[in-house]
Amino acid sequence: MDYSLLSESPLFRGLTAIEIEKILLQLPHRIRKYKAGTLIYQSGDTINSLVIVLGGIVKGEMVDYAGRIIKIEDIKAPGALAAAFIFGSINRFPVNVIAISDTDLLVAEKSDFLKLLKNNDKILVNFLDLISNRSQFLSEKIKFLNFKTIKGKLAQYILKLADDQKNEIKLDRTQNDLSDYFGVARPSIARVLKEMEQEGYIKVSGRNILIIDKNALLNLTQD
Amino acid sequence: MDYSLLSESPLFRGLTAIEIEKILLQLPHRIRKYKAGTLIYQSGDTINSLVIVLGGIVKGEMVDYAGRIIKIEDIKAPGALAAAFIFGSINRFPVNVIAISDTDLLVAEKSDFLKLLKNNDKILVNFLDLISNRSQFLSEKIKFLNFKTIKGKLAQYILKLADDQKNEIKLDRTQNDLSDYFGVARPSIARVLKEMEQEGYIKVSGRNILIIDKNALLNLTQD
DNA sequence: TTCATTTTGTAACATATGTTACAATCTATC
DNA sequence: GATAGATTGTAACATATGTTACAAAATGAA
Repeated sequence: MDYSLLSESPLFRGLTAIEIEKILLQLPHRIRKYKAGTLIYQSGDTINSLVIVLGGIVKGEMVDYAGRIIKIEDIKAPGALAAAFIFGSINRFPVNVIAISDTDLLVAEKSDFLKLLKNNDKILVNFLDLISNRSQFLSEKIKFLNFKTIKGKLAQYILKLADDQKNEIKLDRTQNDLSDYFGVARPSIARVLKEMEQEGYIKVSGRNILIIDKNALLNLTQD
Repeated sequence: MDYSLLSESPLFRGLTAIEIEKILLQLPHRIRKYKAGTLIYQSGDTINSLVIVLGGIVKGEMVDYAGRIIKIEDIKAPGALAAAFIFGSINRFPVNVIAISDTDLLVAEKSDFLKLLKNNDKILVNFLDLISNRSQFLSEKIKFLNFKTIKGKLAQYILKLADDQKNEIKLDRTQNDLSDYFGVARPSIARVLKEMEQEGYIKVSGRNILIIDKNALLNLTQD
C-alpha cells in the first residue's frame, strides 16, 4: 500500500514519510478498496473509526426528505472522512459517501486512534486543527447562508474571488453549480448578474466579470 | 475563587471536584472579572487562550456589515468561549462577547492548555467531544437554514417541539424571536401559521399549537 | 384594577425569487 | 469544421416573503 501521499494530509502534516511509516506500524488499521460508484457509507451509519482516503476521490451527498440529492463536497486523497463526527455525541455519517473513482480507504478504530493522539503531539495538534477548521468553515458557511438576497451572496462571492486586489475575475463555477451552492434557481443567477451590470457595478461577459464599483458590491454584502 | 461549578462543564465532565482542583494547580491560569454590560472581546480579537465562564452569563453578538446586531447565543457558567477557535487557522473571535451579568472568566494560555490535553486523558476526550459537538451543531443549523420556505422551517420547528409524541405544543419563543431565528419577517410567521391552520394541519390559539395532521407537517419539511 | 408595554393578528401593497420554456453561445470530440 | 451537449441569456408569469401600518389581545407592574 502506498502511504506516500499521507505527508500532504492535514492529519500528518509536518511529519516525514519515515515518521508516518513508524506511526502506521503502531496504529492498527485496515485498508478497504472500493470500485468507482460504490456506496461506501450511508447517511446514518455509525462512525467509530478514523477514515482517511488514501487514493481516489469520494463525494458526500445529502439526501433530503423528499429523496432529492444535494451534493455536499468532494474529498480526495489524502483527506479524512467525517473527522468531526468521530468524537462528540452524534457518531453517525451525516451524508452518503460514494466513491467517484476507484478508492482506497485507511480505517482505524477510534480507540486506537485515541491512543495515537495521546502519544504523538504533532498528530494531536493536527487533529485539533483539523476539526477546529471544520467548525470555522461551517461558521463561514452559515454567515454566507444568512445573506438574504442573491445579490448579496453574489457580491460576497465575487469579492472573495477578487481577493481584495484584482478587479477582474473569472467565475470558478458554472451558473448551475452556483445556483446549487447558493440554494437558488439557476436563471436567478443570470438575472441578478444582469441587474448588477445594469446598475453599473460590474461588467459581465460570459464567466468573466470586471468589477467597476467595488464599494457598491461591498454595500450589497450589507443586506 | 469558586471552581465548584466546573464539574458540570463539558470540559471537566466526569472529574471530581478534587481532581479539578489538582488540574487547576498544574494549569497556569488567571481570573478576569467583568461588570455587567462590559464588552469582553471584540469580533476579530485574537484568540490564544482557553476561556471558561466561571460565573455569570455572556452573550455572543454578530455585527453585520450594516452595523446591525444579531444575537448568536448566550453562554453561561460553566461554558467555554469560542473553544472551536483556539486551534485551527482562524484564531479570532467571530463575535462580540459581552457580559450580560457580572462575570468571572478563567483564562489559560493555549500552550499550557495543550500540555493539559496531553497529560489528562479525560480532558482530552472531553475537549475533542466539545469541539466535535460544535461542528455537529453547526451542521444541523445549516440543514435548517437550507429549508427554503417558512412553512418548512416552522413545520420542522413544531415537530421538534412535539418530540415525536405529543400532538399539542406551546411555542417556546415569541413570533419576534422566531422571526430572528429563522431570519424572516415577523408578520410572515403569523401569516404562515394562519395558512397552516387554514390548510387543516394545525390548530393555533396564541402560542399553543395542536397538531392535527402530522404527516402533512412532515411533508412540509420536504421542501 | 388600571395602565403601559409587549405580543399577536391582519391587511394592502411592493419586491425578490421561482418556474418554465426556449434561444443563443460556448466547448469538446469526432 | 461539423455536430452534440453543456452553458448562458432571456422572457412571461406565479408565488413567497418583505414592508408598513394598525388594531386586538395578552402580559406585567404599580
